[in-house]
Amino acid sequence: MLREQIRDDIAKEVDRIVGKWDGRVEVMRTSDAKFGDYTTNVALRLTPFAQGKPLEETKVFKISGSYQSSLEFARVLADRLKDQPYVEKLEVAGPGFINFFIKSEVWQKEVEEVLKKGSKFGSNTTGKGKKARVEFVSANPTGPLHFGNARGGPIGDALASVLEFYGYKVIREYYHNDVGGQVRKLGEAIINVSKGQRLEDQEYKGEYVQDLASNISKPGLKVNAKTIGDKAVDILLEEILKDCGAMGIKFDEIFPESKFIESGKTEEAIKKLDKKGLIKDQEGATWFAPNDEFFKDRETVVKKSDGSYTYFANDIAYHDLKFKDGPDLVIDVFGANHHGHVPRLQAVIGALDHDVSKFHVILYQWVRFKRGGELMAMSKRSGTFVTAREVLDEVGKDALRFFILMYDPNSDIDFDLALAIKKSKDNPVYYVQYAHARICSILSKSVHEPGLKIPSKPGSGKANWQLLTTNYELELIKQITRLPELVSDIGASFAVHRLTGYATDLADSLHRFYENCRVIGEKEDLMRARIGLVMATKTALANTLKLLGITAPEKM
RNA sequence: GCGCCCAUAGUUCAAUGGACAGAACGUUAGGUUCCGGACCUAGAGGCUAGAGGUUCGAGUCCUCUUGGGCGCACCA
Repeated sequence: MLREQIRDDIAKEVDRIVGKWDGRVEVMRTSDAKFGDYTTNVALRLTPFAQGKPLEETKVFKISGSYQSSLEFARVLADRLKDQPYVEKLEVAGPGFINFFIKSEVWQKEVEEVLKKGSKFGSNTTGKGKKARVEFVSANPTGPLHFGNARGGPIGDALASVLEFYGYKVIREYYHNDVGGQVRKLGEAIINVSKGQRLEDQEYKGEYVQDLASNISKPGLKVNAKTIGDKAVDILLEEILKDCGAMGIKFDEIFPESKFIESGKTEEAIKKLDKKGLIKDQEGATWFAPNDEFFKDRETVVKKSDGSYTYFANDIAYHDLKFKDGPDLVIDVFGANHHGHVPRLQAVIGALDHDVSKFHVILYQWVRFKRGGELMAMSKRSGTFVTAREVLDEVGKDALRFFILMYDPNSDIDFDLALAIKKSKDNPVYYVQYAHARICSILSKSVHEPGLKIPSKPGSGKANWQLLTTNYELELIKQITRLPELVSDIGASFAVHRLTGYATDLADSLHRFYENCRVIGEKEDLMRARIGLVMATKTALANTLKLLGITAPEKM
């Protein structure tokens, strides 16, 4: 990757000038073409030169004794880098940025690289041989999957895909909370309703309770709340997984909470903690009590005084299992209402001698929904929620996934279904998909050009890429080549929502290219090069959409 | 009371501490007898909720204020 090449070259020169520097050299794309293609702020980083501070306090001065400012240091550094083969010119600008203008021919050659890599373009091998686990959705099975829980679906799924592109072997997993009072309560509600009680008087008031009542609770049959609840929860899990499937999500493994109790894994995990002296008995119950300042007043019950295990206890066993086969990365995607749970999990993972630094939690904020301009919290108990299925039926998988993945998980979503349906045609996903369809149209037409062989396989196309000289073409190449950089960044930051922005940028560049550069009908050399460029764009776009789990249509 | 998250164009969202805060939609004015007009070009639109602070440099970090969401169970 060119960016890494530049980074290495800068780092080498920096080391030569100031001796070993342990800071990270940052090379990034510029915000404006007038700043070139890449920029580095390393000179600013290396000379924390503050006005009013004596020169002697600056790092570079200490080392070399000669540079007085970031600007001056940048000039010296730039002078040593200006002869790199990919450099067209270097500029030192502002307070001390070094701006890299890359030779056109370097960009032009990239097209061939993209075609060669094909469906692998954008991927890297950083995580090669490493294992990652991503748990997401894990919705409470006491009701249908609502749009709030559903948010974790595309986030977790797309993240898993990116990690695969990053080289990891990834397991997508789902935790099924089929245990506890909630299941019995759901069973009670179902039984009550089937006996003719009013829905709105029940603990769970959603209409699905009515449906479940007519499905499983036959009058006259001997029933208890637990068995009915169990049955209901199984049905609901099936429905939830079906909804996930409709969103394009498939799990590799489902872990029912009950299995951890039945198999003795929960007991085992608690014993492990007990051996370390982190368990204590108090008021008839068993508590997780680490000797930690943080946990002083927030010790947690793992075994209730009635002898049953808490959710947390089973989660301890689950996380112990997650770390058992030595994964390199364990990610939980949770709704933000579980944030209080996170420090406890971290404490437990550490206590079980697992490497906490490999454990990451992505919290997404709750989706609130608006009805008639009024905000309501989604709640299964009160029965006020929009199901994932409803939204899916109205806007479809692609728009739904794009919509969710546009957001930083940390931001709240206020969702108005009526507005979303009305505005679904405005969803940027169509802007992106249209670009792909347009490309396919050009490519299928180009097949009919007499005397022009269109390479059917990536890599088999050769052309004189140096004919791609307009700003539209170069701009497009520069967008295409951002994908591997982005995948690399997301592999470390987990910020999957950046992919949607990238997809829009790339589509934008394609549309502008299309308006200004003809492909079919140009002289053969140029046509061939432009077809290659269009194919490379298709590759980048299709790979991006695949990571997002969104279809790349040939026609719209 | 304690803790976590959020506040950015009319709207929906972006912006690893970097340069003049960007897109899309909407809006105003234009565009291709030619590869798909679900497109393109140009314009208007912002004290980044408010006040301090740190920094060469703050939407981003720190403190406080305001307004919202969420969590602090022998629930899951």
